[in-house]
Amino acid sequence: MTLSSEEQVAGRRTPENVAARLEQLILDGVFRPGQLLPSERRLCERLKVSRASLREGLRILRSKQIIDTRQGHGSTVASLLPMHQQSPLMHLFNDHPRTLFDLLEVRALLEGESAFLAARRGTSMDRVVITRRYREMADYVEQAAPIEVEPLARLDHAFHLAISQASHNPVLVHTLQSLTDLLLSSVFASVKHLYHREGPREMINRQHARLHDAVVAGDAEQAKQVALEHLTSISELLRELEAESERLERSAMRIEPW
Amino acid sequence: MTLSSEEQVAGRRTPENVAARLEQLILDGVFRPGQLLPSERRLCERLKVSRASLREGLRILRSKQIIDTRQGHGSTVASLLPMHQQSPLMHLFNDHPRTLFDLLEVRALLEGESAFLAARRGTSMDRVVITRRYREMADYVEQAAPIEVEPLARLDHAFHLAISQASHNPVLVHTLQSLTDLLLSSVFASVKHLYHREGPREMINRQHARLHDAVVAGDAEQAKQVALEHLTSISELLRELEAESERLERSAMRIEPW
DNA sequence: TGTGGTGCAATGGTCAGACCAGTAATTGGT
DNA sequence: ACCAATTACTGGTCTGACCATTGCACCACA
Repeated sequence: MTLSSEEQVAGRRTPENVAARLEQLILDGVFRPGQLLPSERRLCERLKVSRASLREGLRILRSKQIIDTRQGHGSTVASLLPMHQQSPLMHLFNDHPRTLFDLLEVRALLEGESAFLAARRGTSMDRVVITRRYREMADYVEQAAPIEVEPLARLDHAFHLAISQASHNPVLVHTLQSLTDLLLSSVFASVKHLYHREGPREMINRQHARLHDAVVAGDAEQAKQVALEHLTSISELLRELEAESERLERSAMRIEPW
Repeated sequence: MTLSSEEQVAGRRTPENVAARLEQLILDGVFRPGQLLPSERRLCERLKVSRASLREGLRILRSKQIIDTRQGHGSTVASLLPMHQQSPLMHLFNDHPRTLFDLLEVRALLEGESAFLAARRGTSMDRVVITRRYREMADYVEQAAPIEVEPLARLDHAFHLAISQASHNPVLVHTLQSLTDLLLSSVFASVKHLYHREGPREMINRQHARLHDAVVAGDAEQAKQVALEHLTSISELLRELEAESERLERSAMRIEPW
């Protein structure tokens, strides 16, 4: 049998390859720990292999304790891998809110390197995905309808994730992922406010556009620079927001824990 | 479905059971190490299972290194049963050697920033601690007595930890810490070899000295630069070590014990 | 209104038979 | 005696079907 060019890219149709591809997807953060991955029949279509081969592939991952399978339910990614998943850092945040800006500092560093490597190492396929993610986000913002924050945040996240994946460094992807999760879980409310305002939103949009262009153009230095600026301005915007809410709080005499 | 009494004795028709039964047969000496066991089709009849289930069972034994399979030839019982049980994390690194260098790449980035911030933000107290850690390590290396690896590794780690703590960014400290733990747990053996050799050890010592001087002098750019060089050369040394051990493995060839 | 059963659809688990792809011994010709 | 083609194995993959368990939506009953 002859393989189509697309299938050649996808890899050979052997259980080892199936396991490798799935493991890579998990490593890349496409399938996350605890998540229920698609049914065997769906994975067959997606990976272009028979169910028998797919099942042998899953068997490999199962024996490596990477997934857990229950009949009638499905296969879930084991929560063993996630070196950072349940981060002890959460406690830090509860005790010292200032840590937020420390986090943004580290994240800027990683996003910068991520953009740099993406511009340098990204394949044409990577660039297509990045552009697609960018367009999805840009299209959503440009539509006249009232902007919903949650979907936009998801698109935003998908865009940055695509860039980090193009760096082809799974450790970087995971570290970044865990920091982003940490950020969102701690200050999602603030991010919400950021998206709601005209000024910040447009600034973010412009930075996203420049970031996309630099990465796709392969300009590594420029990409890193834009990514750093992006995170820096987000940090500044959050600082302003914080100062403002403090003023409001003081004047309104409100005590609201968040 | 109702199983006949014979099948109840033989066990249920699941791949896990197939693997267990075959393993027992090997343990009982029915199939001996090095021996070619019956073809899959014959085993199907004998174990009363379909070929798909049998193959999944064989897949289990293969992942446990109990058998070895070659297309067009058959499956042979492996020479010795693997009594050593390694951590699932090691598994990941064994199958994806590149991940190690991805990790080092990220760690270099963080160590660089850590040194940079330490030089810029470090208090006089921080510098005192850093210098003390450095001296403890340097003194240990300079003493004539034969160098023990474990204590040295601990002193080394303490030195880097002191620097990261001087950055006054807890997120950076924690992220770096977890990455270092991951590194040591996966390639401690390699690191051991690094310390054991005269050349690499002296290079590392010189870099540590320069790193210490730059941080204490408050030269942020220089500190970052030295930290990056430090991690880069560690990465290169590990690469060389890897290549070398591969050469040794190849030249040693097989000495078959039967 | 709530609650417990019941049916249905989706999931993983197993099966049978066919064909593809490598291996190695056999065979036949030179 | 040698070498190439044949051939009868081996494991590897695919297809489509059916079984067993799960979870959820639905509905009758209290």
